[in-house]
This record gives sequence, C-alpha cells and structure tokens, in this order.
Amino acid sequence: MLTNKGKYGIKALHYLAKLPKGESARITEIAQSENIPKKFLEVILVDLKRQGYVQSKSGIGGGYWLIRKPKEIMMGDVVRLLDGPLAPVRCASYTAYLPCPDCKDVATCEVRMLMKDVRDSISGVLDNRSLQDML
Amino acid sequence: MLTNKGKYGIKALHYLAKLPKGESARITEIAQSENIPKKFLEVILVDLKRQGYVQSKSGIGGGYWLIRKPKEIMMGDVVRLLDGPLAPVRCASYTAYLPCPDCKDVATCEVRMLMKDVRDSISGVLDNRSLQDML
DNA sequence: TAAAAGTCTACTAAATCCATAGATAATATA
DNA sequence: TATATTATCTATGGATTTAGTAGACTTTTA
Repeated sequence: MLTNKGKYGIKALHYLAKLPKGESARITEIAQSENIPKKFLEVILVDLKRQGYVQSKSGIGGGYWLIRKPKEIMMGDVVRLLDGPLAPVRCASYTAYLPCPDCKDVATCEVRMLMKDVRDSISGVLDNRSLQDML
Repeated sequence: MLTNKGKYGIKALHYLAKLPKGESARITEIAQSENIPKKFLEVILVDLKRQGYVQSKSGIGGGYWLIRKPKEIMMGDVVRLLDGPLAPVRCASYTAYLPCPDCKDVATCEVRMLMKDVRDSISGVLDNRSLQDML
C-alpha cells in the first residue's frame, strides 16, 4: 500500500522539481496547491530533509527546495523512506528482512518465494523511475 | 502489503492442494501444521468457501477440500479476495477504482501513473501464478 | 444420542494511519 | 532591534484496519 504520507511526499517532491532553478516553495504554498494538510506535510518534509532530499530556510523568502538532482532521486527510495519496505511481507524484503513467527522453513516457504517475485517486480518499477522521469 | 489473512489463506490452499486426491483436512490439522491461529483460519476458510475455492463437511471424517483445480486458482484472485485490490492506491486499481479526494486531475496525476505501473507489475506476477505453480 | 467437526455472532486488543494543537526557533527586513 | 514570516519540535488524539478470541449453535457420522 502507498499511504497518504508516501503519496504526499512524492507530490511535494514533484512540486519542488518543477520550480524554476534557484527558487523555493513555502509549506503553505505546496499544501494548498497539492491539497495536502499543511501540518501533515510539515512532518513529511522534515523526513525528506533528514534524508538529504531537500533543504529549507526560515523567514521571508524562505521555504523548501531540492538539494538532489531529480534524475538521482529514485521513487523506490522515496517510498521506502516514507512508507517502509517495498516487499509485501518482511520475509521477502532485502532492506528490512524479518522472518514470520509462523514460518517453518524460510528457505522453502512458497508464500515467501511468491512475494519475493512480487517485491522484485515492484522494485523493477520504483527503483528504475526517477523524479526526473515523472516531470 | 500482504496481511496475515492473505498469507494464511495462501498457506491453507497450498496445504489442501497437497492432499491426496479425495481427502479432506480439518481446520485444526491445517492450523497446527501451518502455525495459524485456529479461530482466525476459520474465518478465512469461510471466505474461501463463499467464493467457491473450497468445500467443507461437518462431523467425523469431515473437513475442507479444494473444489477447483490448482491450475485454475490464480494467486492474484486469492490475494484480492482476502486482502483487497492489488494496486497500491485505489485510483490505480482496475477492480476497485476510487479517485483520491486530493486529486486535481486523475488523467494527469503522476503518482497515479507510477502506481498504475506498479499495479501492472504486481498483477504480472500474481495473475500469472497458479496454486499449481506453487507446489 | 453423543462426539466431532464446521458456522455464526459479537466483541476486543493492538497497531497503524492520519492528522492537529500549540509553543519555539530561525531569518529577513524595516 | 522589533516584527513579521516561516520552519521546527513536542505532544496528543481520533479513525481505521488488522488480528485475533469467546462462546453458542448447527451439521454430520458412528
């Protein structure tokens, strides 16, 4: 599932990517334009800042802007950051592996094999799609 | 996400598919073998019965058995049945389309386009994998 | 008729999601 | 330096979904 957090985050990055070079956007501006609850967007932007996707400045003329090239911002990483692992189950995740409590044998679990294929297919899309590709 | 419900359901179907032809399995037997809470499994099997995947009989010698050929039971349908739409967001679902309240234009939404591709890739795996394929 | 098995109704605990309120800090400009 | 503007931090709460459980009831067979 893509949560609202993930969706709003992608929309915000997309908004920032469209700005003329050198410009920044206020939270309020992004929130209004994209129909995102302002306070919720705050939280999301702080996450994106912590992970080095955006930078910000307070005061008049302040706001947020991208500090990575859109070409280098991959959707897979953004979704992982905001929504967690791509895999439908943790036992099928590379970045956040965790076996199921009910599992008899991780190596032969058919559900896990299936979900690993699903994970790979999701990754095939998201880890190969950059913010640039979405403009 | 694959919920426990979905996971348990797949495991139960897999268990039934492995039975010798003509045999049935009791809930308790499946639950113990697969480490599934018995009462939870009850609910799941009733769902699977309602949708025509399994049949059951009470009393001694009773239990559950498959009433479709494993080759004709597709994982995509099982997951949809137990966990809902495959698409990460409803606006990207074919079977359960619903636009986001915050959406300005469904036709041009970049998040939706991305998630449609994700949905298609998930479907590419799950709608082409049968229970037979998992044996 | 009794034991064995599935079925139905109703409920709850826990986790996750989706925010919001309100105080605080940083910055630019007058 | 004062003020307006903007981001940041702490804390909290409601709604929804997930994951189960309890217990009475029904069906079936021996």
